[in-house]
Amino acid sequence: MPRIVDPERRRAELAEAVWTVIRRDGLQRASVRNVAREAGLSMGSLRHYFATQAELLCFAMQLVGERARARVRAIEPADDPRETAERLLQELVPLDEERRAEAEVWLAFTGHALVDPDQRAIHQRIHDELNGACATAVALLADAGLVPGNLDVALEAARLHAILDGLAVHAVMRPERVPPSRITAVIAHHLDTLQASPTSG
Amino acid sequence: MPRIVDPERRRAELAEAVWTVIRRDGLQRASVRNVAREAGLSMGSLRHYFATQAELLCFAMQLVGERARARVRAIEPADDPRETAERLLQELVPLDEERRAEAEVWLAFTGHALVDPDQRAIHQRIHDELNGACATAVALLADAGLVPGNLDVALEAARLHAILDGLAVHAVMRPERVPPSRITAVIAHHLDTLQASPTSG
DNA sequence: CACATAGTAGCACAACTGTGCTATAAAAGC
DNA sequence: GCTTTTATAGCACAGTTGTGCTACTATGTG
Repeated sequence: MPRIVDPERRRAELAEAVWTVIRRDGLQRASVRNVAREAGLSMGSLRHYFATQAELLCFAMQLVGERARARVRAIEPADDPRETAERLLQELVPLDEERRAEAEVWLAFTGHALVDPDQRAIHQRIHDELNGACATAVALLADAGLVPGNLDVALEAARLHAILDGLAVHAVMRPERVPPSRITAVIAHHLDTLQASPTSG
Repeated sequence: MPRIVDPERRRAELAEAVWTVIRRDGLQRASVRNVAREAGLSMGSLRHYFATQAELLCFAMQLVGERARARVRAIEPADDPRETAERLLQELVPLDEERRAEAEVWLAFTGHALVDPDQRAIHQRIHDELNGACATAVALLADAGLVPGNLDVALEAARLHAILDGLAVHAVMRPERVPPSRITAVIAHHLDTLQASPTSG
């Protein structure tokens, strides 16, 4: 009995079932059978939407990027560039359950993307987008003159990006030691030091 | 025909076979069979050293920590505390093939440690050691008066730790964009800003 | 109504997995 | 020299996996 639903919406539902399985049992257990069961579907049904497991997993992986991208796009700039930059960065770290889910799934895929060319390509594209967002945040401060003029934007973007991804991993792996308040504190402190930094290079 | 070798050395060899398989084919493919084949051993033989697959993988995981720990212990303090701190931090990022191998394996395990209690425990212990090393590096500068006195050591350690782990992930996933020179540059720059940072707490 | 299509289900098969079990050869201990 | 231990090998079995394939059902189209 076909359910009349937008096929893309259905694919997203399946991808979310992948997320659920990954978060509960790990990427290793994200088999076609387990995902289908999680989604309340048969194997054959699932394969009507995704011809192969690789396709399913890649889609689930890309969904992480799309969700974050949508959040970033929805940001409304504040009067203060510093405030805008902070909001932007906070969308990219696991501060609530939604972002936490993304971070966990992303981390699981990252470990595997090392040896899977398709997943690696997706990973690199999103990595570059993330780096671009960091560069944007730095540029926001720079353009507002809140930061020394001789500052190396690319280098600062690399440092900021490392902080974001490092914080995400730490928040996921050690939630008691790195709670959301700690994440925001580190980011805020880092922006403080950026604004206060003297000439250095 | 038993080979007369130190059993612990043999276990380390098997663990390195695990590393090789993980780096080439991924953690998912680190089956007892594949690891045994990689080590040139039979399944039964391998299981003489590791009763279960879980034991094998946990040992391989802990070996990452031991290798890094040994390198850190072997550091000879320089005259300049800043130099010492920099050397310490550089032992914990993938600057050469050895550290790169550790980083890749560690990343693969990290993704899975989320859902495996035993692996998670190992991960958290090493995470805390790493954080301690970062705190040590910050304290080195602080004790030498190279850094403002009111600096929050724990917060700075968290930030530095995030940078190290973030850089490691980036170096592994995007080696062209984050080569060793970039890693050292970011670390050096970060220490520069630490030393130059004004009061901000 | 007839017919094509999209959605769902299930089977079959070959491949791979972890582990329990037994067997055998070499070394160590005495 | 005899025995115990260590190291190696291999088989068997039940379970899981990805995917090719067929079949059924409801919806849409003419």
